[in-house]
Formats: sequence, C-alpha cells, structure tokens
Amino acid sequence: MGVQQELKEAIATGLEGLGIDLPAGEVHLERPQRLEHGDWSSNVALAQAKRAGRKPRELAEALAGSLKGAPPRFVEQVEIAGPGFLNFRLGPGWLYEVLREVVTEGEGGFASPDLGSGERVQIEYVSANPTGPLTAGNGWFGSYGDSLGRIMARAGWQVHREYYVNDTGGQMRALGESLLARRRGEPVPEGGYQGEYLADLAAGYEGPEDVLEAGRYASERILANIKTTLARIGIHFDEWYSQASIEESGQVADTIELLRKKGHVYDQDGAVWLRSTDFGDGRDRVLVKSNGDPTYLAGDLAYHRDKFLIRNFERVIDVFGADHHGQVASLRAGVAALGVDPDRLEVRIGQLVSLVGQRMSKRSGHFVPLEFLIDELGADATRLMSLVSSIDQATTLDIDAAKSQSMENPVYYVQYAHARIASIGRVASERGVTRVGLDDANLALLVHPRELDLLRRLADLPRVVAEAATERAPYKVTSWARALAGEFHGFYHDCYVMGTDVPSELTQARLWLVEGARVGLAISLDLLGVQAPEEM
RNA sequence: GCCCUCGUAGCUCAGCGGAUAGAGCACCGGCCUCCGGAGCCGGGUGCGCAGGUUCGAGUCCUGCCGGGGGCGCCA
Repeated sequence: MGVQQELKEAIATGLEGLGIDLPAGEVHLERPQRLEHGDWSSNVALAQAKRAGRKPRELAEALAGSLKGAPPRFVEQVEIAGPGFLNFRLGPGWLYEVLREVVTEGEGGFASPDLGSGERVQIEYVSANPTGPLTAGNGWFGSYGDSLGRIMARAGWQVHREYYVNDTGGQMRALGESLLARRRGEPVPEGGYQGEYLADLAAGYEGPEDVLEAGRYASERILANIKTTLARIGIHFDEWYSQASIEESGQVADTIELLRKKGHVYDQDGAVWLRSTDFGDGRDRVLVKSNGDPTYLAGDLAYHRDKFLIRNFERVIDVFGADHHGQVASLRAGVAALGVDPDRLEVRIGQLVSLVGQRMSKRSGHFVPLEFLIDELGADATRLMSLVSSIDQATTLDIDAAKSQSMENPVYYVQYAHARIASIGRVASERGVTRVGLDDANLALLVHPRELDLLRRLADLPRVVAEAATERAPYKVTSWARALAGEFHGFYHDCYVMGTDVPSELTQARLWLVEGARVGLAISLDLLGVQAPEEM
C-alpha cells in the first residue's frame, strides 16, 4: 500500500476515535505547494469541523494527538498550521519507496491509475470538413483530443478515437463548383471556397464538368492532405467515419423514423422538424429540408445514435471549437430525444485560436494552415505549444514571436532533460560504469535537496495523470513535465552522477534516480505525443 | 436583443472553496578544472468593477464593463 493511502486510513481511524465516521477514500490529502507545509497536508479538520461541532483548530489538535500516538509509516512530525491544516512531515524513506515503484513498474506501469474501469469511451475530434487544409486551430484541438485519448487510455478507459468526415451535402456541391470555376479561370462563385489550394487542385483535375464529381475529387485530395498533416504531429485516429456512408446506409432515415415514432418530429412548410425545444433547445430544428436533403443535424444525430445505441459506447466525448458551440444545444436535445441519457454525452468546447489580427475562415481563404505552423516551429513545438494551457482559454498566437523564441520554447527545455539523461547513460558506458541491481543500491544516500525535490515531483505523476484524465485536462501533464525537467536540470547541475569525488555507492543511487526521471519524462512525453529524444 | 465562453505580472498562462496567488517568456545581474551552458542561481507593490453566500472567495451566485464565439430549410 502506498504512503498516501496509509495516511488517509490513519486519519480516518483517528477521526473514528473522535466519533466522526468518514471513509478513508473521502479524506482529502494533498501535496502542499510549500515544502514548509510538509510532505503531505490535509484539510479534514476544516472540512469536518462543522459536523463535529468543534472549532477547526481544536479538532486538528485532537486528531494530531491521536496520530502521534500511533504514527503512520515514515511520519516524523504532525503539525497544525493556519486555520486548521494538518501537516505531515515525512522522513525520506517514502520517497525511496516511490523511486522503487517508478523503476520497477516502468514506462508501461507507473502512473496508470485505474479510474475508467474499462468503460468504453468514444472521442471525436478535429472532424474538419474536407473542403480545405487544416488550420492552426484544428491542430490545437486535435492535439488536445489525441492527448486526452492517450491519457484516458492510461487511466483505464477503453478509448476509441474518431474523425467524422463531412463529405456530403451542399458543401460538396460548393466545393465542386469552386473547383470547376477555377479550372475555367472564372471567379469563384458566391459562397464558394476562395482558397488558393483549390487553384492548385483544379490544375490537376481532368474529370468531367460535373459538380459532384469535381467535389468528390477535391475532397478526396484534401482529405489525403489532412491525414498527412495530422500524422506529422502525431494525431491519430482509430476510425475515419464518413457522413456519406451513414446517409447511404439508410441510418439517417432510420434515425428520423425513430424520432418520429417517439413523437418528437412534425412536418411543417414541406420540411421535417425536430421538436428540440422539448429538450431544452432554444428553437425547433429542421431535420429534412423541403428539397428532401437531410440537414447536418440529421446526419449528426444518426452518427450519435450509432455511437450510443448501435455501437453502445458508454460515454461519448465530442471536442469542438467554439465556432461550433451553437450546435451543442440541438445535438444534446436530439440525443435526449433518442432516449439517451444526455449526461453520457460530453462536449468539450475549445476556445478559438486566433492569429495576430486576422480571423480564420476556410471559405474566405484567410487562415493560417497547420502545415505552415509545423514548418515554422517544428512538429514537437507545435504539439506542445497547443498543450500548455487549458482549452477553455482563448489563445492568441503570434507566429513571429513563437518563431523568434523557438529556441526558448518549452519543448526544448523538456526534451533537453531527456537528452541529458540519455547522455549520462552514454558516458556511463564509455567509462565502464554499470548500474547494480535495484536491491543492491543504497537509495538512502539520496539526501541532497535537489535529489529529494526530484523524487517528490516523481511522486506526483500518478495523481497528475488521474487529474488530467478525470478533468479532461492534458495541459496538466505538460505542466508536470516542465516541472520535472526543471527539477532534473537542477539536480544535474548540483549533483554529479559520476563526478570525481562522488563515491561509487552514491553514483549507483543516482543512476537509479536518473532512471526514475527518465521513466517519468518518457511517460509524460508519450501522453503528450511529443518525441523523447536521446540527443538534441 | 438572447445564449455560451473568457478576463490573474509587460506578454503567454497555472491556481480540486483553504495557508504568504505561482511558472515560462522578455528584461537586469551572477555561475563553466568533472556526466551536454538549449542549463543553474538571484531580482515580482498583478486576480476587470460592484454587491452577495461562507469560518474562509482568484475560485461559487447576481449585476455591470471588456474580448471572443454562437443564435440558418449552411455545415
């Protein structure tokens, strides 16, 4: 059992002795920001004071008293601080235990909390229409979705990632018309796609003067380009789900029929409407236009019916940009109308990524292509930059600034730490230094503040992965990776592993510490989809 | 007009209702006899405004101000 769990149980036992029944799982324990507040800290006395009918500090005193009577493992001091916090100061032994755990469980096992219990979750992200190249924003939310998938998979969910390919309807016609106009050397029609990329495509189009044919040609080429771009920054999908395929398979018609049977549909003005206002939408929505074409919503509902009712995913996470948040209410209403508990649908809205002054729009042709960003900054930097902050935060990207500080980019700081670790390994083998077995190493020699700081940081990774998964917040992993790299650089600077006056026993202990840092860094970089280089 | 979302240091951003609100960048000053200086160390009078809930509010609620987004038989 880990130290954290033992502490929680000791606290629960102490509370029980004071007549307060609280499950150990509900005892709040955290690693304080400040070292002076101990290795672990709990606010139970504050949280339970009201229930106990006592003042927080008084309750803390009583609890501390009983904990001192039978101190949990490693605990050297229990202090009461501030309004009633209980601070635990531990001997370094708990950190050596953490290190053993890290290196024995390794990259595959450490920091793999089982929170999902195998729940099947489908995550949809990017899903950009194949009408133009990907934008920087697509890359932003794509990196988010991809990393979220990796993190949730590590935390015990069974994850399925999808890209919804919107290859049907009016926009395919608009795309075809734009392509044909380009080929004829005429201006692109109103509502068409103005981007230069279409001129290039038009030059290669030798098919007939047929709008749908031309549209299909263009969208296929564009989709191939999209796949190439995504692969460059490590954004993966298990499935590319075609909207045309569900229209052709009859699922859209089936879905509308199902809604009609449930009484949530009516006909008006030659169109078929969903009574979405019954489910919290601001207005009713059209499912089938008077010309007979299904709307985007109808297709999307068929897709979500497939997710929930046919493939039976227990949870669905849709990652949208803020420019699509207007469709959330109708989607949610439609899902509820299908008889699905809307709590099973989670929509993560990413705030828009804007560029210096201009607005991004594929139709107008004014946008910063993701390809351009990757060319300028590199794949890893692009990827990491998009994962440094919460997607709730609108981002303003200044490409020139990002370029000029590219050598100062956080990605180098983190990767450099990994490269230094690899370098230590190379030097060790050059000098014929081999690492002894873990049981033969004396980890208790690791007492330098830098060593202990590094170990404490390592101890946080399981909790960070857990939080990142449950809060759907990959940026927390980024923050941790930067912090760990920071601790490592400090350690590297002050603690030579194979220095001239370093005893060989200490070298051994440090080699294991370095291995622990390597494992932590490798895990976090993998979750972020960033390379962990052996050299820079 | 209505709805959503964001507002924290010069800039980019952290901060599960808890302790003295933190990082990076930029700027200034230090540190190379040994494993990579893309590093390390030091330098900080900031939570948009006003109320409210609470023992305690950057965090929750209301209003206002400001930025972004949305409100189609487009997707």
